[in-house]
Amino acid sequence: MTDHAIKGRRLYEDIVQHFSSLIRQGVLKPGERLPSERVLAEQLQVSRSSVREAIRSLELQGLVISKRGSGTFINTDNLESMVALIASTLTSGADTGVDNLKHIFEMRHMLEPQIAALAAQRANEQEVAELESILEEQVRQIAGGGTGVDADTSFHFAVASATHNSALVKVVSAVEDILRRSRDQSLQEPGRPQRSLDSHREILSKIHNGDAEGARRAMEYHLTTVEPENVSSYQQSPFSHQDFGTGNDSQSLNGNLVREKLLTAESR
Amino acid sequence: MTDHAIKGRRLYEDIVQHFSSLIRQGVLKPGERLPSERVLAEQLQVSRSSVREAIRSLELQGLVISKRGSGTFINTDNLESMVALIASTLTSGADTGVDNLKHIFEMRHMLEPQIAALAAQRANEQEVAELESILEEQVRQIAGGGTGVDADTSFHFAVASATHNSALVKVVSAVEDILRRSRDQSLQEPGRPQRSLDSHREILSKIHNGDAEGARRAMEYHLTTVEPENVSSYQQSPFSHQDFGTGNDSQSLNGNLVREKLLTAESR
DNA sequence: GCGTAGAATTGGTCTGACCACTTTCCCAGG
DNA sequence: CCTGGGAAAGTGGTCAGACCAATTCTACGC
Repeated sequence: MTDHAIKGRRLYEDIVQHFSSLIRQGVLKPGERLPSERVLAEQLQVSRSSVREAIRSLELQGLVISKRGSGTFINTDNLESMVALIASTLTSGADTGVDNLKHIFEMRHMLEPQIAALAAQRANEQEVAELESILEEQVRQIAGGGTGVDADTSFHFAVASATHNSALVKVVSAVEDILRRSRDQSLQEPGRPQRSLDSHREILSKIHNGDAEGARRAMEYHLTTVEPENVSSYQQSPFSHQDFGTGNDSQSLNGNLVREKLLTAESR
Repeated sequence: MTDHAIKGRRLYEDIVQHFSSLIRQGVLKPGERLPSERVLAEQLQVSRSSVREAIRSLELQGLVISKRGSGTFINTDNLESMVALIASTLTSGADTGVDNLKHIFEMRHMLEPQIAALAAQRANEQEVAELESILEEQVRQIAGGGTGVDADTSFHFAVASATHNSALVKVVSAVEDILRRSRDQSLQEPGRPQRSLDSHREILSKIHNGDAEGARRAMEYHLTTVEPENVSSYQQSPFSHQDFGTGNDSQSLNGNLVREKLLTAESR
C-alpha cells in the first residue's frame, strides 16, 4: 500500500496510540478501570475534550467502554461493537448499492464452507449442543409462523465460533449482520424456512461427526440454495446494525427536538 | 422524571446515524463539503462538542474526512482509514497475542487462494499490467538487498483488487496490513525473498492465462511455503500500522512521560 | 492583469460549568 | 452490633464561549 504521508497529527491521536499500545501490551488489563477523564486530562497535560475524543476513538475500536456515572473500562471483549464497526466499514465506500451486497455474498461463499469444515474438526461437545439448541429454536420460530431469521443468523455465528478463531468470528458476524435483512426477505418465500432448517441439520450432522469435507459441502449447498438467484431484487438496506449499545428511542431534554430534526423515517 | 425509556443512547450517536443514513442514501455525495461544525451545531440544536464527536466517529468509519482550515468532506473513498479500522478491530479483543496471529494466518489461507482464482477470471489487462509492474518493483527491492515486503504486500492487495469485489479488498488489505511485520521477519530468512518472488510470478502467470484453478493452487503453494512453520516464534504485537497517522511517539510531546505518570496513577 | 497581504472561515484545543447517572459512605433506626 | 436508606462525591455526557492554527477568500496595490 502507499506510504502514509505525514499529515497534520491531531492531539487525540497521540493519546489513542498511547492507550492502544498499553492495552495491547497487556499493561492495562481487561476489566480494569481507567482514571477519570478529568484526571487523565491533568496527567496528560491536555484538555478534557482531547481526552474524550481519544476515548471515543478507543471505544469505537472496541478497546474500551465508557459508562456514564461509573467510568471507562478496558475492553471486556464486547463483540457487538466491533462487529458493528466492521459491518459498517464493509458496507461503506464507493459501492453502496446492489454491488455491495453481491460482494458480501461472494465473500460469504468463500468463507463459510471452509469455516464449516474447520468447525467439524474443532467443535467440542458444548458447541455442538449449542448448535442443536439453536436449531430447536429455529423449529419453534418456524412453527410459530416466523421465518427463523434470528435463529438462522445465530446458527452461522455459532458455526464460526466453533472454529475457535476469533478473527473469523468477527468477519462472519459482520457479514451475517449485513445480510440479515436480505435473508429475511429470502426466507419470506414459502418453503424456504423449512429448507434452510433442513440444510442446517445436515451441516450440524456433519460437524457432529467430525466430517470436515461433508460439512464443507453441506454448507456450500446450503448457501447455494438459500441464496437468492437474483441479488439485485433485494433491498439495499446496507446499514443494519445498532450502533454500539442497542440504544433506542426517547431522549429527554432536547432529545426529541434533535430527533425530529435528525431522523426522517427510522422505525423502531 | 416523567418520560422514560431513556436508553444509554448518546447524543452524538443520533447525529452519526443521521449522517450515515444521508451519506449511504446518496443524499450527500462524495467530495461534497459539510456545513461547518458551528453551523451544524446550531442547525441541530446541539453543542459543537457533540457535533465534533459525531464527526470523529464518522471519520473513523471512513465516511468523512476533516481538514483543518478547510472543512469536512464526504468520503472520497479513502480505503486506508477503513482498512486500518478493520485491522485494528481484528487484532483487538480477548486474544491479543500469538493466537491472534494464527487466526489471521488461517483466515488468509481461507481467502487468498480463492481470491486468486477469482482474479484469474476477472482481471483485465490493466490489472495484469499493474501486477507485472509490482513484480518488477519487487525485483528491484530484492536486488537492492531489501526483503521486498512492500512489494509483497502490494501484490496481494492488487490480486484482491482484481476480483472487483470491494469487500474482499478491504478484508484482505486489513489482513495483509496486520501480517506485514511478521512477513518482514519471515522474509529475513535467506532465500525466502527470491522464493516469494518466484511464486508470485507463478500466480501472475496463471491469472494472466485466466487459469482459475491454477491460480488457486499457486496461491495456496505460495502461502504454504512463505508462511512460517512456527507462528509462535513471531513477534507478538501484531499491530503494525499507523492508526490514522504515523505513529512514532518519539516526537510527540509527552509520550514517555505520560506513561510514567499513568502507571503511577494506577496504584490506588 | 496579477500577486500578495490581510480578513474571514474552518477545524483543533482549552476552560469551566452543569446535568444525569453510579458508587460510596455515613448515620439513624432496627 | 447490623442494616437500610439517603445524601455526598465521583463519573461520563453535554453545553457554552474563547483562542489557536491552518486554509481560503478578498481586496488592495502594483
